[in-house]
Amino acid sequence: MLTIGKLALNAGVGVETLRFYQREGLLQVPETTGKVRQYDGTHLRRITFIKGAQAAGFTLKEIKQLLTMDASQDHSKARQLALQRLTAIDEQLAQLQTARSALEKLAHECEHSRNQPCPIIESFVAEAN
Amino acid sequence: MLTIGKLALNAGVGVETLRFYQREGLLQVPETTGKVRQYDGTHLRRITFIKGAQAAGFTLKEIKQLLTMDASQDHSKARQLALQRLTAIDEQLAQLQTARSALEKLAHECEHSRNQPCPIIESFVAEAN
DNA sequence: TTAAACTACGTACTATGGTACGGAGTCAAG
DNA sequence: CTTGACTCCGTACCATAGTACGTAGTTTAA
Repeated sequence: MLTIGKLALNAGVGVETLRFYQREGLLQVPETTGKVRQYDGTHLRRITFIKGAQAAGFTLKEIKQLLTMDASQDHSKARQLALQRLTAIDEQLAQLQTARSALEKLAHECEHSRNQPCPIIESFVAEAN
Repeated sequence: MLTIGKLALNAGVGVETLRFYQREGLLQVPETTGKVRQYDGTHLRRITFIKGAQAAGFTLKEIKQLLTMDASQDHSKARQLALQRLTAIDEQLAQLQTARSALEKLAHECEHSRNQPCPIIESFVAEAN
């Protein structure tokens, strides 16, 4: 049994983050007989889940959906969300790779050019047309 | 010569976005004899620059720095920012690729498993430890 | 038992990149 | 010369993911 502070410490997040998750309906608020809430492994696992899903690029909104799917054993919806995320990741990857090679080329050009207009600055104008 | 509405149309952004850029000091506010501001190609080029730099992953704050570098012909600072951005992009790429392959594996597993706990949901808990 | 540390709760604020709105002024066409 | 579209300006609001703060109550260790 843990207090919110210990739970936060164990999960590696801040107390305020947990309160925020509770407000957002992502983390269960335990029933308490006294006044200070007691948390256990299920809460810790849930936070771990949230962090894992976040690392995979899911938003908190999507994570909330995943959590309800978990409860309802809904594999197909979870798979659908995962595939959606995959598509989004692929788009992001492509975009980043384009930006990356453009920037790399520019940094190199900038280094080997002593002519006045900086190619990095110049390029953004050119490439957007 | 363009009014803000025409400028926005030409640049493919909203009027409110341009006002926002003006407030943030990213877009020059032209001197006006009358009351309605007149914009020209320099403004359009600046917006194009902002969009190009954004596409390369720069934040508006960094773009503001790039703009002052442009004015001061400061190649080395621009190159430094570009290299910083490159490093950040590489980190992001690595992270995304990790997430991507994990998700792909999971989506596949989920499809070929009829056992109760959904592997997608399960995994986030497991992998974060 | 009492002070320090922690918890509960509500509200406000942060950053990022805009979007929306209301009122007043201006401009161009009919 | 008036109507409608557009502009100017300030302020407020949106989502996202928290962070901070103040007040009051509780718990724990000396």
